[in-house]
Amino acid sequence: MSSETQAFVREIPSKSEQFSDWYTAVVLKAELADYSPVRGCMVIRPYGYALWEGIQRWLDERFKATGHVTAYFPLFVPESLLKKEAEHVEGFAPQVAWVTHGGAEALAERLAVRPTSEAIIMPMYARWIQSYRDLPILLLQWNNVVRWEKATRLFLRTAEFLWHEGHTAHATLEEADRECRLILEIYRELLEEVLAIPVLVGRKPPSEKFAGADWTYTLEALMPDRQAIQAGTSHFLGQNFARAFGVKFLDRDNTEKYVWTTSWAVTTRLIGSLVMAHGDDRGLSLPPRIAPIQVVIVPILGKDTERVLAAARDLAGRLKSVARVRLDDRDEYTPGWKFNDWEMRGVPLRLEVGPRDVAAGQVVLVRRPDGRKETVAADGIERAVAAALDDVQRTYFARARAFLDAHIVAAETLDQIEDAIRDRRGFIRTGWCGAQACEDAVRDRTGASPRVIPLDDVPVGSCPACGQAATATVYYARAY
RNA sequence: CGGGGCGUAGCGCAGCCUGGUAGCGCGUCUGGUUUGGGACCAGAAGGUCGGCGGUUCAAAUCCGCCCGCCCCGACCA
Repeated sequence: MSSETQAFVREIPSKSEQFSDWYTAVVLKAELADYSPVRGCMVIRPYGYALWEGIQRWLDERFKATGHVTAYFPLFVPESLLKKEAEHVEGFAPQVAWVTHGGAEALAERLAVRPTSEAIIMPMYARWIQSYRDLPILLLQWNNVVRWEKATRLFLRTAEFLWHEGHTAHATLEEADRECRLILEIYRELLEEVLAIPVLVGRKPPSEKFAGADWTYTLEALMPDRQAIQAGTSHFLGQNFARAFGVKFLDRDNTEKYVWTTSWAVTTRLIGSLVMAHGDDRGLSLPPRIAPIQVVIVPILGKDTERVLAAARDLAGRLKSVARVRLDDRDEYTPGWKFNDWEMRGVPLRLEVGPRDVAAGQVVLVRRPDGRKETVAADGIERAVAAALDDVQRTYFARARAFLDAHIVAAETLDQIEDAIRDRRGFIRTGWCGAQACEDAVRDRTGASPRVIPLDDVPVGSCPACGQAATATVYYARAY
């Protein structure tokens, strides 16, 4: 390669040296998203949207299998409704976009563009729920929400984003909490087994819970820059919204009770996490289970073009049953160009088929994570590809798991926490007495926030701020 | 929101300091030769220099205001 060619190839900054620039370049060059004429709002391009569709398909199947149904509620929330739950409105007020006019006429009541939909869904639940026989309600919607963010980054924080929001209503506290945990487990499976991103699973401390919730469950992942990212949340809303919106039912014991509600979500931010978690200096790297294209076939044309193309088409046809496959038979690019292009787009496997291969009845199989090449027989390619896809999926998860494990460190004193955060060690595990003042002491000293208290926590040691016995284990980190 | 940087052809950039007919590489188009890690030759097209205003005979260039994006930090379910 000439130095000029290398300069041309080096359009993606170094992931280890310029992480933020690298991230932006990969999102743009892989054509996942683009900037839009609207400040703070992004365009999700087809390849990026295909990732979202993959997440949607997988989750939709799980949600349906667990008895959930999909609906749709309005984009707008009348101001009076948004204000009904005091803590809720206080939490979202700074980020709400308001509609004040319809055409030229001022509206009698302002309309919030939903930052989340509890306030427009609860009045409907009040209408629909009369009896314990009407429960549970297990609804979700796939939609967009708007939060007027001051600083934005592609996928990670935008003024408008896509998500699903689940909203369930139950007769008992226990059932509602079980729902929260069921969803949490579905999210964990999505993150770890589909996206190959290992997570810490647990509860948020009170300071970090959803505005209006009694408690919030969360999944926290660690990105390569050692910053934590919230990958999904499941909120136990108690009876807060039921009381605010008068959602009551007549129970078996013939007394009127408020319902217990939950809400939960994952967003298109997951796509940003996916990019950061697995990408490298060649660009995007996608785990096979989420990759829109799992196998790309690159025929080496020039000699025996017809025979090579026929062999490539035959391969593509046979692989359709085991993988999402793309035959790149474009004549205008050389094989080398295509190799780089598909690597930049993160396709997990590449099959090269040239005249030599056709003559020998073989193909060259190349893995994206490490560039490893092997020659495999064209007969039985289905099995080889299926096995390689599984292998690549496991490789990505094992790598990410090792990274997470290597970046969880224990600390017992404020000094240790401060040092560990400053050195970007990742998640800092420490004790906590439960006092807000002690949490604030850690925040003020380190700039980190408490991300998660593990499920089934067995607290050990003492609170680094006050020295009293710990009542919880907390993982601190800097966060997105 | 604070600090720093950037905005010139589809993309990446030079030109600005020191005002005087807007350039380079890649890409695109046409024709030909090529094709196992970003091919080559020849020809061609492509620009409100982010926007508005000011200074000047003359502004991409100097001055003011605004908009957008990036990086660092703060803030933030």
